[in-house]
Amino acid sequence: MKKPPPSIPGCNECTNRDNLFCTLSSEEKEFLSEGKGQNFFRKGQTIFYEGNHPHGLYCVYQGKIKLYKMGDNGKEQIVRLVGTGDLLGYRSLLSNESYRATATVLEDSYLCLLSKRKFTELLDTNSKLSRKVIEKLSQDLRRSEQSLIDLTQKTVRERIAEALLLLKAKFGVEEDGKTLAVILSRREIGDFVGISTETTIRALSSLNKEGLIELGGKQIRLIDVPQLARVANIYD
Amino acid sequence: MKKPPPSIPGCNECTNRDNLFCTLSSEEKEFLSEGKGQNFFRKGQTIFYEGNHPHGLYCVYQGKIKLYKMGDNGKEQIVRLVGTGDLLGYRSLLSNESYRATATVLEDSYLCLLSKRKFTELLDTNSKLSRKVIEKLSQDLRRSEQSLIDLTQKTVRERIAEALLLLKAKFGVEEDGKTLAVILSRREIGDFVGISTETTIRALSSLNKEGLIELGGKQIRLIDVPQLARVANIYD
DNA sequence: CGCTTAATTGAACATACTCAAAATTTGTGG
DNA sequence: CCACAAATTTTGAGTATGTTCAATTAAGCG
Repeated sequence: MKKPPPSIPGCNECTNRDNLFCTLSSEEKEFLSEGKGQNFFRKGQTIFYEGNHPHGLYCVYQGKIKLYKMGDNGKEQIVRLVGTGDLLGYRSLLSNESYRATATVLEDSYLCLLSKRKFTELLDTNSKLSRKVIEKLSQDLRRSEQSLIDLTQKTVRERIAEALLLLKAKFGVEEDGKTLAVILSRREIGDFVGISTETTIRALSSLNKEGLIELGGKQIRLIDVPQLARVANIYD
Repeated sequence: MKKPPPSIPGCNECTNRDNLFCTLSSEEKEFLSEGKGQNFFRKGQTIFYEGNHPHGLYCVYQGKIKLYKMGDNGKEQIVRLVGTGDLLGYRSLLSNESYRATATVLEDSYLCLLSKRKFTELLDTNSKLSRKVIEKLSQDLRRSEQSLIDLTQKTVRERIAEALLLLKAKFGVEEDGKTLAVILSRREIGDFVGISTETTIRALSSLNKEGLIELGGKQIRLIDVPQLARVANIYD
């Protein structure tokens, strides 16, 4: 067991920037903040399952989460990774559907649960907010369509290299500037790029042998980022 | 050469329903309609290319269009199919980016080009419209994420069966109730499901031999839809 | 420290791709 | 309407890439 949950501040005091809510006025933030739920999840816990209905909108105060779908054969496909400051569950909420993916916590996380009613109310009255939402969805859509190409047309090696760079961009690195700041199992990395665990391992150890990365347990250090980028993009 | 382009009516007289604009008032439709461009494209012509900047929002008065991305190896991946009544190019417009896909016409099509300024203006003033846009993007995103799973986890056979059903749902069938109302080349079908042309052909002729479909030139007749659905979903 | 889970390796196998060649279809102009 | 050229479809054979399954080693946890 680790540190106890800290208390999460109100939305007005929240230090996470750059999210949808940064354009809200103090009053609006107050309004949204009021009565919000605060949740602590330990690594491995599931926030919601595919098929559940959204109660509200999750906002990640701090943490890392994977959002994945189950294939018919039981294999998982990670469709999005979610980090500090990100929102979670907005797609289903906005289209009034049940969740189409499962959200599981990658490391201990603190989430706020904002009221669905309040959020949609704000959406109706604040055109800047809805504008932001539209932009966010558009970006997600672009990314998803890009993944679509990557998954069908790139080799395992390319996809793994790309995934490592994506993980760096998304979650950053430790103080050494090289070690990825997320811990994913080999299976999870495979689920992310759509390949089997064994193939993932082989691709990683090949990059390791070539000196582009270093593996130490579950830690992955990106040694030669430019070369990784080249591997990720270019065909043999 | 075929029929000459008919004149396209104003948005108020447009018979296409169910699109984003169905909630607009007559005045708003008038506003949007005013000064819109009207374009006719022949089969094979390209409406815009990946990298171009959106001038406005395309609305398909009548026609069929494929939206595809180019992989690094030059292979295409169809990311969306667009038909009568659908909008085209909204994702890029809404996120203020250049087009991330190329739009090419599958059969002679009539498109309206709505002013970007007018559209965004309406978006800011009409919360019902932005709500609709949000729902549409959410649905697109869900579909895209589903494709992601399908492409990585389903076999060629399953994907082909699914694609045929998708094509039926999207573009419908001829009067016989069986013949798909779109003509796609084998390569295009492959580009849609992310497999090579040859493999596409083999999968189709296998379904043909089993009596689930009938092939006649580029025409495809769906004979046993329930069985196709079973093929599309279930693993061996 | 012992146990459970995850990572790794090897080998056989399957699926889909590539390349080349043949057959068909489609488009065009007379 | 026909003939020809071009494009597309189809087929076969060999190959590559990644999967699966089983066995081994290493790591994480109480």
